[in-house]
Amino acid sequence: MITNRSDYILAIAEHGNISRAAKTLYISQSGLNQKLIKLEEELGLQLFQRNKQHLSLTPAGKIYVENAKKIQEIQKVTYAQLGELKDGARGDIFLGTTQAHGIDLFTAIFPLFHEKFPHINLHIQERT
Amino acid sequence: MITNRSDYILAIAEHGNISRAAKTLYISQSGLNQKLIKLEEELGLQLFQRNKQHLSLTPAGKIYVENAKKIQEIQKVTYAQLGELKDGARGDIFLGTTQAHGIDLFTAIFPLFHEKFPHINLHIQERT
DNA sequence: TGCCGTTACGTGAACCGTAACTATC
DNA sequence: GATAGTTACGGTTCACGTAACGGCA
Repeated sequence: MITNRSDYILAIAEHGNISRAAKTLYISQSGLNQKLIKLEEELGLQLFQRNKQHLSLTPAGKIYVENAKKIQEIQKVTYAQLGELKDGARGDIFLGTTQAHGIDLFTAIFPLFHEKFPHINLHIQERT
Repeated sequence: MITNRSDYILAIAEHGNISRAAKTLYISQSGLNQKLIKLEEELGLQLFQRNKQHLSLTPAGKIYVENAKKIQEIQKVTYAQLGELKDGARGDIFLGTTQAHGIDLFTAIFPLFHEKFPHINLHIQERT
């Protein structure tokens, strides 16, 4: 799972609590806090209102979270698409040729093929 | 302008050339190249086909670029929204009060106010 | 030779953890 | 005292630039 900045903020927003969010992300609460502060500084806007009991989203925070969710969704779809593509480039392919020089062709192309699709095993089967 | 990984890849795709893309991004071609290679390693997929003359998108690259554009658009909108919000918290506010102790109220609240909205200048005008 | 991608290498910055401080319950 | 956020400090990792190399017009 690839986590990025948006995920951290979404986790905080979800829990309304840096400490608990940090636990779910398997990072220190200090580190997560630093991330939040740094992002707010970069944006020049507070994303969370620090209350006594918990953190609540500011208007800016709501905008950020709303869009972060959209981005997260797109990323999810993207990785799914790429994952399929990667799995597709994995497996075995059996080739049959009736011509003797088919093997020559194969041996000429194989290095290039293997370079591009290292996870596909090509099997040549000559039939006389 | 905040640039992220997606922007780098989009620039390469646009120019079909790392060197030129690097110039438009004001970074070294070496650094941009390193970014691309690292991303491809993380994904486990090549995004660009290295041809003699130029770089062209692989199927995986096309998927990535397509989604990167969507994300870029969302980010653009997000920053625009946040920018408006930030500008809204900037300017001058003139307050008038007819009661003498209005000033006391003001002086009590002002520090908190200024902490949250440092870019708004509050002007108090007492009328007798 | 010039332009391209790639790699080696070093340095400055960024990340992020532990620990300590403060405030609230 | 328990739990919260914040800050200090430090070590490690990472980013990214310069320089050098190899392939191709």
